Amino acid sequence: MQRTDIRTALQSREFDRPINVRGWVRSRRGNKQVSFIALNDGSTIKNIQIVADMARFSEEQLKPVTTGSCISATGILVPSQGAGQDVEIQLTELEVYGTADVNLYPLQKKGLSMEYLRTIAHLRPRTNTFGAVFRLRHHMAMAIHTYFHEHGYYYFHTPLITASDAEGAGQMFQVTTKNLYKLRYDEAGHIDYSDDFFGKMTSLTVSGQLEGELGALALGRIYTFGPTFRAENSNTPRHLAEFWMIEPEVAFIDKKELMDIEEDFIKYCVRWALEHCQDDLQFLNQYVDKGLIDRLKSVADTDFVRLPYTEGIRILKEAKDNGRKFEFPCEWGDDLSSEHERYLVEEHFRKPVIMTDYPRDIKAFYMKQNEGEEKGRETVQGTDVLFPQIGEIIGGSVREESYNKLDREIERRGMDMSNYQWYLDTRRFGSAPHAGFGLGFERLMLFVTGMQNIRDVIPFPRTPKNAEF
RNA sequence: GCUUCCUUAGCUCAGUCGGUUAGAGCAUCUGACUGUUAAUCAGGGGGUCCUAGGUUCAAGUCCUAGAGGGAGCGCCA
Repeated sequence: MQRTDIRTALQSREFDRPINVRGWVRSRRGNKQVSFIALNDGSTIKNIQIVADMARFSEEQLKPVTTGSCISATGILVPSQGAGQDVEIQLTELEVYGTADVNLYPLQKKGLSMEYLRTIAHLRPRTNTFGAVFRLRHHMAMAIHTYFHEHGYYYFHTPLITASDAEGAGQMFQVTTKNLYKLRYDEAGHIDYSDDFFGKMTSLTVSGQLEGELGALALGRIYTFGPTFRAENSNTPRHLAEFWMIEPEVAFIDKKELMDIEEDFIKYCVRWALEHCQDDLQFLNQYVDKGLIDRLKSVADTDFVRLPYTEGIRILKEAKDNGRKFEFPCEWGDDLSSEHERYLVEEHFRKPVIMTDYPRDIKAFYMKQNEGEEKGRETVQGTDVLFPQIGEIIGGSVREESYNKLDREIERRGMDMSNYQWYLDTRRFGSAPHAGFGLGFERLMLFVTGMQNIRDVIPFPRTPKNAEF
């Protein structure tokens, strides 16, 4: 008999007909007369109740049906006699696909910590929480592709292996086929890569942005959506060594249009979750984060604050003058630390903030320079989106399109751009105003799920000292 | 990388000032129960107190080192 998804079965009202469902047993309880099996197949967070009349099934037959086992259950769909569910299946035929030894199966019906579940990441997708998180993860990916597709963007694939380093966006993982115990060195003591696979030093990408700009300056609007790698020794609930990033890049837009896109895009994703993932969000709202759904609704409906850096510094100083204590100083020119960002987002404005026009020296070389500023107070057109709890969810900027300004900035910073002639060529041939941003997919997931640790919104997290599974 | 906290039964955790045989809930096993909803009720079994040293008449408890994990900070998305 053909399998019906539990999600479909639960919505069906075609009573008194045979139906077959297959899935993993969450629990079995009952007495000598009747046994209740809660079955889940991942199609929805909800379980379907299978009722076994013990007049038809022996205790022996039901013995392998334990928490974690996998079964195929055929029976008659009927309205439920009990409270708690509308429909249930009266079991007529049972097949056990795989047993799960109750003394060894690590998942229990209650009380498992996120830290413990991380140590069994191969089994945690079978829990309610991670089922909900990973279904939401799929929906967020679909929302992202749909948003860009509907707005005329092309999905542009940038390389994962690269010889450039996107201007120090982070420490990089090297890629080599060389035997690391038998490296050749040149006269200066540097590793000789000439006989390595690519004939030069290569690494895993820390950003697809520079290549993304090449796409935007040909196709008009592009976005990337792929894995990104940072070899930083970051031990926080907001960092991964391998994470997914979305990087749209758009020709012919200015700073205001860029901010409009950033805000519109995030709201679209949040609304998508509210529309498509109600059951999972309700579960997370109940067991993980009581304020989740309210917060999602409020972000979907509120205008983000747009705050120039200089104004942000003024607000922070004012707070300090009024007695608010900060651990770190915040003079004009300093990079804001998390406590400053959190003050602005969580205490002062109490809503997402797009911070703009940062001091030139704390931002990347490619950001567009503002005109006519006092010496020592030069700013660039960055547009970072700061969220409560999560911090920087988007890092964006208008890109400097003037060849001369970009060239001078590279020289001023003493950067070696021999690997980036191709990038400068975009400014030499048919340069155009353009802008873009990078959104950390897992940080969006943190916000949308209410989970506390980024390691719990990706199936198999990679962090310092952990590449298990 | 820095700071700090944690590690006791399969899981979640308690364990007082260093003092008798290390406890609870859940899970598991046995029994009871005619429809349960994290079922309930009664009973049984279950321990390398993270590891290695040290202090002490006596260490789960104090000290040192190590391992693993969490949080805060830095770096960033």
